Amino acid sequence: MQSANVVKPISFESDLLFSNLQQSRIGKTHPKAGSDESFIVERIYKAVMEQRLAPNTKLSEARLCETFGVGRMRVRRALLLLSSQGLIELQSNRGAYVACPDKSEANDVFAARMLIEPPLVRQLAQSSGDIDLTVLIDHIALEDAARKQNERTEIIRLSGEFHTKLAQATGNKFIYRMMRELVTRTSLIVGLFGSSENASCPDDEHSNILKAIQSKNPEMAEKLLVSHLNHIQSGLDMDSRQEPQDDLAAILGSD
Amino acid sequence: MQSANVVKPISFESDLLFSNLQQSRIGKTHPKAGSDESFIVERIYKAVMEQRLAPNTKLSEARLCETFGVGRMRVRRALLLLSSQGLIELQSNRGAYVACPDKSEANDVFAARMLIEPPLVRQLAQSSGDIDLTVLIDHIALEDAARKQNERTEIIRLSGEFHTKLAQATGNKFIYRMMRELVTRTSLIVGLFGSSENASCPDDEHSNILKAIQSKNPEMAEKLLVSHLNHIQSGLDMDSRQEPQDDLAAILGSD
DNA sequence: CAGTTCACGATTGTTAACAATCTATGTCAA
DNA sequence: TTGACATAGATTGTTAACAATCGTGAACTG
Repeated sequence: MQSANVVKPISFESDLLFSNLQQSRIGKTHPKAGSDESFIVERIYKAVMEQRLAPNTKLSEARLCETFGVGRMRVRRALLLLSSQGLIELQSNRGAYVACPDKSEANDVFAARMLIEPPLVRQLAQSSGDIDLTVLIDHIALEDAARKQNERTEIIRLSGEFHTKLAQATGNKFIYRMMRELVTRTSLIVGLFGSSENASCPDDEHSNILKAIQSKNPEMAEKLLVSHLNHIQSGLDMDSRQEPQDDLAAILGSD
Repeated sequence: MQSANVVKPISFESDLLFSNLQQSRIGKTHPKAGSDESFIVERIYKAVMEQRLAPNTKLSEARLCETFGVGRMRVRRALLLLSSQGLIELQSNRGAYVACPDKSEANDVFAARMLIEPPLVRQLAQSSGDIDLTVLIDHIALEDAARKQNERTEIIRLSGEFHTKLAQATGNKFIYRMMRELVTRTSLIVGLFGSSENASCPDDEHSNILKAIQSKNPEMAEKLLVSHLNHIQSGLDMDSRQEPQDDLAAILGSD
C-alpha cells in the first residue's frame, strides 16, 4: 500500500527522535523496571531538553510506534511515565501533547529553583573536599566544545544539564530527580517565553559557579548561582508568548 | 487460625485498601488524565503513609484487580505510576513490591529534606501575610483530634502530611510534589527503622512551627523545623532494622 | 539423605482484535 | 454563504486470549 510511499511526512520522528537509536540498545539488561521503554522516555526527554519538541506538539501513539519500532503497549507506558514527570500531558481520548507551561507555572518553576539551588550549591561548596566534581569539570568542557562548534541543540541541552549535574554531584538521588524535573520544565519555558539569544545560559557563568565551588567559597557560589538564575528569568518575556505551535505547524513545516 | 492474634498482621486488601472505596467514586469526571486509576494510586499511597502496607509487601496484579474491581490494565497503569514515584518497585516478571529503602536511601531522604524544608518554612514565615495558612491550622486541629481519639494510623498519616501541607501552603505545585515524595519515603523509613513510639512526630512540635510561621519569625520557624527533623532522624536505629516482612507474612496473617 | 532436574501451576508480559470517542468532511437547509 | 447535522475515518481506550517467565514441589539419581 503506502509502504513505498517516500512521503517522509514529518519532522519529529526522523529528525528529532530517530537520531542515534542504536546506542540505547546497549544497556539492555537493566536490573530495573518491568520492560525497557526507558529508551523511548529518554529520547523524548532529550528532544524536549534540546527544544526541538515544541510545547503542544502532538505525540500520536501510532507515529511513536513506527518511530521506535515497538508495540503500542510500550508507547503507552512511556507516555504515562512522561506525563507523570510533567513532560507531556495526556488528554482523555485526545492523545498526548508536549506540556505547555503557562505564566503561572513558569513562576512556580523559578520559585522552586530559587528555593533549592542556592542551598544546593552552598552545600557543594562547603563539602567540596569529599565530593567528586569531575562530572562537572567534564561537563564544562563539553559545553565549551559544543559552543566552539556552534551546535545549537547541543548547547541548549548541555546548558540545562549543567544544573542537573550540580544536583548529581551531591550523590543524592532525590535531589537529582527534583532538579531534573525542574530543569526540564525550565527548558520548555525558555523555549516558550525566551528569545533565541538566551536559549542557552551565558557563556562563562557556569564555569564561574564551578570555580567558586572548587575554591570552597559557599557565599560566592550561592551568589553567582542566584544571579545566574535571575539572568535566565529576566531574559524571558512572560507576556508576549509566542503562540505555541500546535501539531499542524510542526508537521507541515517539514515538507 | 491466628485471627485472634492481637498482632493484626493484616491482609492488605480488605483491611488496608478497601476501606471507604465509595468516596472516590465522586470525583469521577476528572478533567485530567487518560483514565481514572488515580483512586488506586491514592489508596495505596494512603496505606503506605499510614504504615499499614509494610515494605516489601507484594502487590500482585490479580489481587489488586479483585480488590478494586477493575481490569488488569488499570492496575498495571497504577503500578507503573507508583513505581515512578518510588513508592513501589517493579521487578521484571516478578511483580510489584512496596519499596524498601535501605540505610543509604534513608540518609539521602533526610539530607534532601534538610536541604529543602528549612528554606521552605523560612519563606513561609517571611511572606506569612499574603499566604493562606488555614490549611495548616485546620490540619493541626485534625492531628489533635486524632491524638485524643488515639487513632494510630490516622495519627501517623497526619503526622507526615503536616509537612506536605507546609509545602502546599506555598501554592507551588513543584515544591508540593517534591515534599510529598520525600514525606512518603520518610514514612516507609520510619516504619522500617523506627520504634513504635516515634512513629509519629512529637505532639506539639508541629504546632510550635506553625506558631512561629504565624508570628512571622523565620529564624524561629527554621530552627524549630531543623530540630524537629533531627528528632525524627535520631529516633531511628539505622543498624538494627527489623527484617521486612515479605508477602507471605502479610497475606497469610489474615486467614 | 542430599542435591539436582524436570514439570506443573501461578504470575507477569505481550499482542491483536474490538469498542468508544473524537475530528474532519460533506451534505442539506435556511 | 453560512450554519447545523450526519456520516466516515482516524485515534485512543479496553478487553481477552496468548506467550513467556518464575517459583515450587515432586521425582530421580548419586
